[in-house]
Amino acid sequence: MTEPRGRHAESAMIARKNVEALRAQIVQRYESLSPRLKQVAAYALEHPNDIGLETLAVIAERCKVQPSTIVRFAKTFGYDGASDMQKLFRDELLSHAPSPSYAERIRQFNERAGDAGSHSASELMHEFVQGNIAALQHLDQTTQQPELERGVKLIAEAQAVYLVGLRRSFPVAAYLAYALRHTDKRTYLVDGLAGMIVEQSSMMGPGDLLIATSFRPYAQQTADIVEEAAERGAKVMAISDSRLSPIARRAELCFEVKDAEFRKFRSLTASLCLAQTLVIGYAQQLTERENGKSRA
Amino acid sequence: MTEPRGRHAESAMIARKNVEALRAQIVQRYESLSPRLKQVAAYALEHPNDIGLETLAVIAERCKVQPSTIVRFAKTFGYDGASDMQKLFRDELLSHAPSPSYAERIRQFNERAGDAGSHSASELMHEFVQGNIAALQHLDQTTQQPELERGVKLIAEAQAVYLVGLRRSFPVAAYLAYALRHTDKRTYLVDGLAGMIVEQSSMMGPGDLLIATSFRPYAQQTADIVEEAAERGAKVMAISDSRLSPIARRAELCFEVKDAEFRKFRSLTASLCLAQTLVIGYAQQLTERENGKSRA
DNA sequence: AACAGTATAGAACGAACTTTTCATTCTATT
DNA sequence: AATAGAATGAAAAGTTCGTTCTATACTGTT
Repeated sequence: MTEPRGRHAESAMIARKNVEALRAQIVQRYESLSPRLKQVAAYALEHPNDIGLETLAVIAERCKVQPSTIVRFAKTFGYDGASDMQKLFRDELLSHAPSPSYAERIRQFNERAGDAGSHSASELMHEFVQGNIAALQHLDQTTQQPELERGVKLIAEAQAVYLVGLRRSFPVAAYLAYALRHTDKRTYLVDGLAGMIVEQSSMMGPGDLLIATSFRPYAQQTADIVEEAAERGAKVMAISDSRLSPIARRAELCFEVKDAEFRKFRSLTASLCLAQTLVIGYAQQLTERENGKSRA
Repeated sequence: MTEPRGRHAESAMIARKNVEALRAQIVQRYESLSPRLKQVAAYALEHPNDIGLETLAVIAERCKVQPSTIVRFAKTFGYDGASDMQKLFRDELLSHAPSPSYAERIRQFNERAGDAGSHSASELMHEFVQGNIAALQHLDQTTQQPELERGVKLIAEAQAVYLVGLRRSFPVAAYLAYALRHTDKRTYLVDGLAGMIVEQSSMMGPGDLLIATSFRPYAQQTADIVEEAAERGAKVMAISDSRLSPIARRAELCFEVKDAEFRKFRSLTASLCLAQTLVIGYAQQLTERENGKSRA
C-alpha cells in the first residue's frame, strides 16, 4: 500500500481538525499541486458549502474533473477519502449553525445585539456595512429615472469626457476614468499632476462633458474647473452632496448623493454605485446600438 | 395505491415551500400524529440541521424509530420521500449559511445581470444596489474579527504604509492613501507615475507595510511589487478576491473580498468598506491611546 | 371476543454513491 | 528520441443509502 502522506504529514494532521486549517494548507500547498488538484483546491476555497453538502459527482461536475480526482485531492491532504473530508466541511457548516432551534436562534441574536457599545473591529465593520446599505437604498429611492437617463445621454453625446475629483472624491473620478476607458469614449482624468490642473482643464471645449465630483468641504479647485468648463462651452455633470454646492450651480445635471459617514470619514459606496450605473448604462446603450446596426 | 395526502393536501403544498411553513404544519398537526410520527416531529423541530445533514439511518437512530418511519413522516407532510424533505432543510441551512450563501446571491446577481437584455437606467441602478448590498453583507459575514484586528495592528506597527493598486484596484489604493493621510501615519501611494513604479517600491524596508489590492485578472506589476516588498523585509497585507491570487501568497494577511460584478465592471463597494473599516479601526485605536495617555 | 383498519418493525431491494483499479496521456530527464 | 514516473480519465467494484414490501402488533368498534 502506498503512503499518501509525505513531508506534509504533520501539517495534514492539523488540517484534519478544522476547515480553517485546511484552507491554510490548501493555500500553502497550492502551487505544488497538479493542475486538476488545483481546480479542486480553488473550488474548495470558493464553495466550501458545496464540498460539504453535494455528492462527489456534483462537485466533480462543477470542478470539471472526475469524481476520483476529488478522492485523490482528499487523500493528498491526509484524509482517508473524500467522505472523510466532507465531514469536516459539514461540521463547519453546523458549527456556524444558523438555526439550531428557535430558542437558540433568538438567544444568539440577543447576545449579539446586547454586547454592542464597545467598538471591536468587527463591530465597526458591521456598522459600516449597515450604514452603507442604508446609503445605497437611499440612493436607489431618491434617484430619478429621468435624471439617470439624462446622465447617460450626456455621456453618450460627449465628444470627450473629462473627470475631476480631488481629495476624498478622487477615487470616484478614478473609477469613472477606469470604467469609461473600457468603452470607446475618449476619457481624461484631470488629476492635477505636476500642478497642471489648469492646463489639463483648458483642453475642454464645446461638445465635451466634465463630470465633477465634490463633497463638503468643497475643494476650491474643483469649483474653478467647473467654472472653466462652463465658460469654454463644455457641459457639466455634478456628483455632490448638495444641489447648492459650488459645483452643482453651474452644472447641467446634478446627482445628489448622501454617502454614509463615520467620524469624518466619508464612505464612497453610494457615489461609486451611481458612477457604475452611469457607465454601464452608457455601455449598454452602445451595445444595443451596435446590435441594432448589425441587424439593420 | 393509497393517497397519503388527505384534507391537509393544500397546506402540505404550502409547507413544501419553506421550512418555516413546515414547522407551522408540524405544530398544527402534531396531536393527530401517531406516536412514532410524533417522535419524528419533535426531533424535526428541535434538530432541523440534523434532518438536513444526516442520513436517514442516523436520524432514525436518534429518534429511536426505524428509517422507514422517517419516510412515512415525510410522505404524511406531502413530500415524495424523505430525501425530498431533506432538500428543504438543506436549502434552509444554506440560505441562513454564514458565508457562501451570500456568495451565491452575488453569483446569482451576476448571472441575472449577465443574461439580461435591455434595462432602463433605474432598473440597472436597482440591480446594482441589490448586488452591492449582497456583497456588503457577504463581507460582514465572512470577515473574521481576528483578521481585522491583525490588519489594524499591522497598520499601527508600520513605520510607513505603502499602497499599491493598479487599474481597477486603483481607487481602493487611492482611498486608503487619502484616508490614512488623515492620521499621523506616513503613507505613500505607489502609483507608477512616470514609470517610476520600481523606484517607488524600492523605498520599502523592514518595518514598513505594503497594502496591495488586486483582483482578477491580476496585474503582474502588483505581484512584482509584493514580491519586492517581501524580499526587502516589509510586511504585506493583501486585499484580493482569492487567497490563491499572486499577491495573497506572499502576504502576511489576506482579506478575501467578493465584490459585485456586472459585465466585467467590478464594483468596489465591499473593498472600500473593508478599507474604511481598517483605517477607522486604526484611527480609533490612536484616539483611545491618546486618551489613555492624557488621563495617566 | 372477533374483526377491520391502522401503525410499526425489520428485511429486502434497487439506486446512487464512493472508492479503487487500470489503461492512457502527459512531462521531464537522459 | 527514448523512457521512467506522475497525472489523468474511464470504468468496474464495493459500499451505503433511501425506499418499498410484508409480516406482525396495536387500537377501537361491533
